[in-house]
Amino acid sequence: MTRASSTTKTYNQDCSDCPIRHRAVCARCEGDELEQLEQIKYYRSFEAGQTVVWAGDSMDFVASVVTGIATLSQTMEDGRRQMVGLLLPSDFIGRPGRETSAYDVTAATDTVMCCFRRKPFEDMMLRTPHIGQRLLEMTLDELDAAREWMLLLGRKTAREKIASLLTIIARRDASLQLSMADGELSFDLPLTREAMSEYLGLTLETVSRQMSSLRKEGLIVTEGKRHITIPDFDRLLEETGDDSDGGFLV
Amino acid sequence: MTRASSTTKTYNQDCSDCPIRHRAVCARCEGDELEQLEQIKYYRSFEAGQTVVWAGDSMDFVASVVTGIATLSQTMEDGRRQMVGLLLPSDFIGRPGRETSAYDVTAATDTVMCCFRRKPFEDMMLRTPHIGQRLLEMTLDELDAAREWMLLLGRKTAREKIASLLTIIARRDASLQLSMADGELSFDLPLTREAMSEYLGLTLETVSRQMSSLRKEGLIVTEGKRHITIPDFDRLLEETGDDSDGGFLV
DNA sequence: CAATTTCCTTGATGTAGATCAATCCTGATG
DNA sequence: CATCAGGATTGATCTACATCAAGGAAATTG
Repeated sequence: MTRASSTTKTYNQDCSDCPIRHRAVCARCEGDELEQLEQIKYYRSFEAGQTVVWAGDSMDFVASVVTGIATLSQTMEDGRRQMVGLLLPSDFIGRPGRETSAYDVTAATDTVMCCFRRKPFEDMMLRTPHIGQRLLEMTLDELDAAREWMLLLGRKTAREKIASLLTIIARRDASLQLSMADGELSFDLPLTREAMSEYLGLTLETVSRQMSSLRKEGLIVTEGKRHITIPDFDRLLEETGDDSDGGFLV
Repeated sequence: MTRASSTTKTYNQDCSDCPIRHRAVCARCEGDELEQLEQIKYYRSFEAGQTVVWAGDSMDFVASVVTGIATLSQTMEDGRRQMVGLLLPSDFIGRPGRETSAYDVTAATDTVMCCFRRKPFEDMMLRTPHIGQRLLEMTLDELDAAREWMLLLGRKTAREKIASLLTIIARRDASLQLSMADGELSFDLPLTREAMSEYLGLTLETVSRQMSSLRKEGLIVTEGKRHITIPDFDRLLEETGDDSDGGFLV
């Protein structure tokens, strides 16, 4: 369906069929500007588990996730790891004006990224205010997400953390694909138990136990290790500890 | 020395002596633009502990902290609270394009804010690209800070959390005031134990115990409840769990 | 200058989640 | 089809931090 699982690098493909257009930087670009973006753009593919860049490595591009899921993580000297970013299709990677990555960037699933060479991209930003505006919007959204995440890390119980993560993934996936019928909803979990534990600030054992517990109570149904069905989304929402206003897709 | 502890509201003061200029939105404004900012600007003062806005309340301004410290917090239904933002002088409050506050905004100390009426400010952003650019820079910095904070919340021990908070405050204060001589360094802690606990995702009892423990080990010296002296900054840094590269002010 | 209030400290005890250690799937490989 | 490897699960035990509870110090008030 898409070129998600291909591993060929492809340069300068036409942007018009590029799935990132609905949200990412080039969404409002036209004519000349699209032309310019084409010049500095190329695609890269990564397999699940592959590292894109390590924290501290130089990074001469910014990028947008096309398909798949990438993560940002920080590592402490003794190996403790915390995920600090979860990037779904259309999310932006990299910081204009920064030459090295501050985080480990990893492909959680097979992933395709649309990269823009950094220097010319920065130049273009100066000439094209709406790219900066778009970036500001996206950054503010990420900041809000980070703050939600901080509440989760600082104050939620293990069970609430798991329930929250499942609803977050379900919601974000929902806008893209996902099968759903009358409140029942299912999707493929794109993270290993270990990645989940890094997201949530838990150990993978605790993640596993809480998943089992939710399964036993019928809040989720699993098929294989990764496919999840949520029979009653609202019931799971009640386990997140969040305000239960807002309907399905807030 | 400044108007920090005054409680009078003052409108349309001259921006030229405004302490926010070194970092905040108007840093690069000139002539006309400064003129326009003057038109939509006013000062507000808050006493320590006072709430600026509650989460969900409408907020018709954006602002910059002039003096004092403000915090952003989230509250769960059952009262669990997590601080998600710590705003020092020159930091920006509010989100262009958002009509209600997503967080509780509280003055941690006596605080003066320089407010801009939101609508005209947004209009001005569209006309004046460098304001947006400035805002993007600041938002990216905040996002980095949030991610550092996530590592703290998700993976650090109580002791590491306390040490980290002390170094964060010391560092940020350092650029503004603070007395320091050969690696010794002292400052007034602008947060109650409770506020510290909300920052760190701990209880205030744990904060108190860890402070006592650092005191007993000579890593910090206290005078009264709030004044802290750090006799050897590097030794405290070692307790944070962070990479110990970078010198004093990285 | 008592009395209150606010903030902080310290102790005793409980518990959620970490740690250590087997075992179990499921799909890949020779 | 036996072996293996990389997840995932589950159990037994430990411990860091939370919770509950009782003071204590310093500022604030009548």
